[in-house]
Amino acid sequence: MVKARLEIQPIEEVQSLKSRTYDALKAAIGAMKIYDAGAELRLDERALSLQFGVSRTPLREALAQLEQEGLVRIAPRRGIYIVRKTKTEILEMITVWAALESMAARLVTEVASDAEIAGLHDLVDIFDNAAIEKYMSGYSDANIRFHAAIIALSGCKLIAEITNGLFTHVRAIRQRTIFEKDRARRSIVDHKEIVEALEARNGERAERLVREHTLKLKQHVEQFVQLD
Amino acid sequence: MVKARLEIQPIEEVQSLKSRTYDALKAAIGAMKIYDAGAELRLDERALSLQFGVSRTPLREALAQLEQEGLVRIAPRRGIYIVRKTKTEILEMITVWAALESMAARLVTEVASDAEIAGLHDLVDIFDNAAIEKYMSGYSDANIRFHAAIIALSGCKLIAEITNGLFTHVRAIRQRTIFEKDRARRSIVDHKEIVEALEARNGERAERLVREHTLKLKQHVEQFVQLD
DNA sequence: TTTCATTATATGGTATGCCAGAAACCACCG
DNA sequence: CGGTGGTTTCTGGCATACCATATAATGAAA
Repeated sequence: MVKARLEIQPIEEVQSLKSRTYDALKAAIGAMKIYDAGAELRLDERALSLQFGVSRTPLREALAQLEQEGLVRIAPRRGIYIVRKTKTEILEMITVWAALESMAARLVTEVASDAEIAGLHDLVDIFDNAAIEKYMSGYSDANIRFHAAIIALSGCKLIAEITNGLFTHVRAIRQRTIFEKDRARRSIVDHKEIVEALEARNGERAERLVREHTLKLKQHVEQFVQLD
Repeated sequence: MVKARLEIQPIEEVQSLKSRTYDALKAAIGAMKIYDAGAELRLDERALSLQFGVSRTPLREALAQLEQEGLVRIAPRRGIYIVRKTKTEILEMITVWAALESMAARLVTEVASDAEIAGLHDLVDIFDNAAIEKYMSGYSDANIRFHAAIIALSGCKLIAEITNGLFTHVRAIRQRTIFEKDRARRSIVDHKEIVEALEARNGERAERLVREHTLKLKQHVEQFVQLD
């Protein structure tokens, strides 16, 4: 006999105003086209306080957190500004990403189950052959999910945390670079090789492939993307 | 004729109470033996406010920053606690460190000058031969400076920033592990090999050596250090 | 004596007011 | 007309009071 039991558990878990304000601000900034010329990069504490309907205290805490994350810069008595990453900083983020994801790939070969690794196929096989152009609009997402999956399978929470922090910054750039047929197609080839190495439990090779794959992005940005 | 001119320029550049409080708190926590049994891990906002002589507002901002860094945990209406890292978390930190520093080593072979690389010798040669036991008390520092130097020479600010954040956590553990003759001695051998690879501009090898060197620490901690 | 409901206290969350400094504005002087 | 010094305004830093809730303390009932 099945024992009757209470189902409810999740609890409402209301977040603090601070964290909700933080999320709202982060989303708002993420939605802005901050790299367009003439974009308004200035934020105003009191105005935001009114717009969000919260007092300045939780707002300031949220802003302080965003500042530490590098999304905004608070200049005492001068204003709060959205940070535009320089090309150098973008390149550094990609470099760090390469280092962490390649390490994650190594870990995957050590700790992930065969089933988990097999699951990566789903993120790659969709874009077989000529299907790339057709689904190109969705490739950016699939691309991101593939990399996120590797990091998740590594089981290393810290790598996930750090790359997640970087992701907010990199996304805008990534979307700018992925829509070039050759990069997408070659990217898929790389992904397939990576999956093969993971399945073969070849840590060294998987690590190297992932690193080189991401360093290609770095090189591409270095050569072709104009930011400053 | 020499033109007479005003010499003063540095300006005082007083830091905000927030950042000074942050530094003071971080130093205070770092000085605590948080891994001793029975250590007081609880912090009190109002008490600290009195001790530091600042109001709760800048103190809270400093605490929020420390929380994001993972040094403390703020439980709403329950208290603020210094975080004791679990063994798993420590291992993850070392893993991330390995990934980042090995990437830094690769970068060093690409961007550092010969003179800069040669400067690493000073941090290694001091502990030649049997001098290890004699200066062992200072080896921990030299060890740390060696790794920091590689990261600095890589020129990647982001790697420096992230590892610096990890360092606070790892230091306590590192001090516990380094005082074992064999580890120190073998560590120095590794360091010399690393310097050689850097001088030879062998990026692949330098990267691999640094990674393996740090993963040795990981393995050591995994096997011999008891935390939980 | 134990248990449970009630009350008191402690603690972090939030709102708000004041302050110092920087920028913008303006009038005055050369 | 240009520049210089003063004044106003705006902005973030800081202090403080109040609030909601978790925990501890208390006491009454069983």
